[in-house]
Amino acid sequence: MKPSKQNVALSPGQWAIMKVVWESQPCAAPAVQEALQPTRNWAYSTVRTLMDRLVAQGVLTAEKVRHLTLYRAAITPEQAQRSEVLQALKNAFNGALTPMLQCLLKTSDVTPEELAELEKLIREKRRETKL
Amino acid sequence: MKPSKQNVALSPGQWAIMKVVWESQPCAAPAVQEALQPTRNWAYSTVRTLMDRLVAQGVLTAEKVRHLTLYRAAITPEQAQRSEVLQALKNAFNGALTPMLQCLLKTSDVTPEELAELEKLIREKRRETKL
DNA sequence: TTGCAATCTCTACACATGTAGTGATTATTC
DNA sequence: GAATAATCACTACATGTGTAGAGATTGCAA
Repeated sequence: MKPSKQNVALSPGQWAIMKVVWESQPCAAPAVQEALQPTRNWAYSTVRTLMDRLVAQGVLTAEKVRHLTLYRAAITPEQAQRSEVLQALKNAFNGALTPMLQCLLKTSDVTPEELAELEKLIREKRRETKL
Repeated sequence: MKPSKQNVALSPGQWAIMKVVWESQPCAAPAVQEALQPTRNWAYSTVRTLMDRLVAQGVLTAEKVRHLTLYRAAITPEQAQRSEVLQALKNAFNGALTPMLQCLLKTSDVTPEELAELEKLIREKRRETKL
């Protein structure tokens, strides 16, 4: 039994799968395929292969119930997001937070509401840090 | 001649190469290899292969001067960073900025100085947005 | 019980990436 | 000009990822 990893690096295809699983676990491959039909229209065997590979990597777990294989996520969305962010941070910004934030703010359209929310986040963070 | 792409997705190895090139372009493969010696200790042929593949993808350009091949970046660091960030944003957060920021703040240790800087960034952004 | 529908298993192929060896070519120096 | 150093080109192999077909198995329904 592979331990569930902390250092996952999911590919776009894998992200697509995981999002479905997180929303409806435990779930079987055919259901996942169906859910992904609109976006990627993958054959069943494609989905199945991807999922089995995720099991091999310790990102999903598989349990056989009679003929059926039920999959569950072995990591939380938060863990996966964290990995993704850390990876970008390390690869592209040498781990430096501020430049990344700067890039993020410059890059995407931020609504005033979001800006306000961000300020709130920062204030909270500051309060925590002070303790 | 491949056009330089806007939608690059650099792998960690490719990032390593590109960082060196940005710093000392135009440069030849042996120099890049040497510069990377401490971190990755790749053989010359490894570095060379990676660089030629980057040329094939339009991320680097190569120019032959006699026997020597000089490489230059076809994209700026900013473009590459932008791609990386956007990719993470899209993959892991469905494009939603605030959750990503939240994750970023939660995930990494932020110094009070950085917090202050971030607030400044946001204030600036707000000023821009108002115009 | 026979047949269709759902599901599974196995295998395969192309392309990307990490990694490098080997032999050829060019330039330099004695 | 012959030996040496620097550089290159070509080829190769393993692993990961995107993608899927073909055939086997199971379960329900008539």
